[in-house]
Amino acid sequence: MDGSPSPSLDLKISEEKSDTQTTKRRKMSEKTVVTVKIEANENKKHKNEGPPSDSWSWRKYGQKPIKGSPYPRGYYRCSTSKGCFAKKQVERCRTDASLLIITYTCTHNHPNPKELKEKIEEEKEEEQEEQLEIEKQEDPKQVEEVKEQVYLFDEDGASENMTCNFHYIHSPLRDSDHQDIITSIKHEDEIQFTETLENVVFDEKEKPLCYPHLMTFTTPKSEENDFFDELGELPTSSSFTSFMRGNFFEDRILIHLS
DNA sequence: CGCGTTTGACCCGCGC
DNA sequence: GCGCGGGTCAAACGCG
Repeated sequence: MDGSPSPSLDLKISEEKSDTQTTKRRKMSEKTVVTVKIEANENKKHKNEGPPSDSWSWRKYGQKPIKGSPYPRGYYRCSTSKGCFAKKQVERCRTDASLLIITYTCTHNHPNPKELKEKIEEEKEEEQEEQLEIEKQEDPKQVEEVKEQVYLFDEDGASENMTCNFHYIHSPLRDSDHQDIITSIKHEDEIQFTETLENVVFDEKEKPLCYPHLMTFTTPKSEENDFFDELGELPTSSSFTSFMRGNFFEDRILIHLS
């Protein structure tokens, strides 16, 4: 529809201040708009328009038909935290059904639960290494074995054996934390989904993603795709989800529709 | 039973 | 002031 010949996802993000001078109360709230271009979606049988799922959980509280658009707009509210005012609207572009427009309003007043998990995981890895250092002084031979398993954990988070290895290497003192770690392991589906992202191609001409603050979000690992974990048909990019996580609280994003 | 979705009604900003 | 349209509420319903 937009003339894009490649069957690739075309995610476009740009930034613009919303003119609050001429707007009234209702329009004053900060908005973060993201468009996601989805192609080859017709074969997907389930919820093409389902609630985009990021690391927060959203609860749908309304849906309205939009004048001039054949597609309704869904209204979602953050249900991760009770006092959180974060909202988002999900609608399809009236001219291009493959274009999903997600408008985020307000900010989360609580940390990203998934991010927290990742942080905890990182901290634990660090602690493990520290403990290895300590144990190394006591039993160098055993430590070598354990160290190898730690390496497996880092390299192949999806390995089922890793869970066992993890238990093995995990300090008994932290036994109550096992579940957190284990549940943070990415499922095979997620891994595959991550791989599909290699096909993601950004529009090099418009390079809206070149905004430094958008590009500098740290996305150290392959954890970047959870935003669309449940959507599946809404693949996205690392920079995009990084943005969603990292800069969510500050910036407004205005999208230039192609 | 708890949580999420659906959906009609209601509220309110905005343009005329 | 009135009507339109977008946004929200809340009861009913569904699902795991």
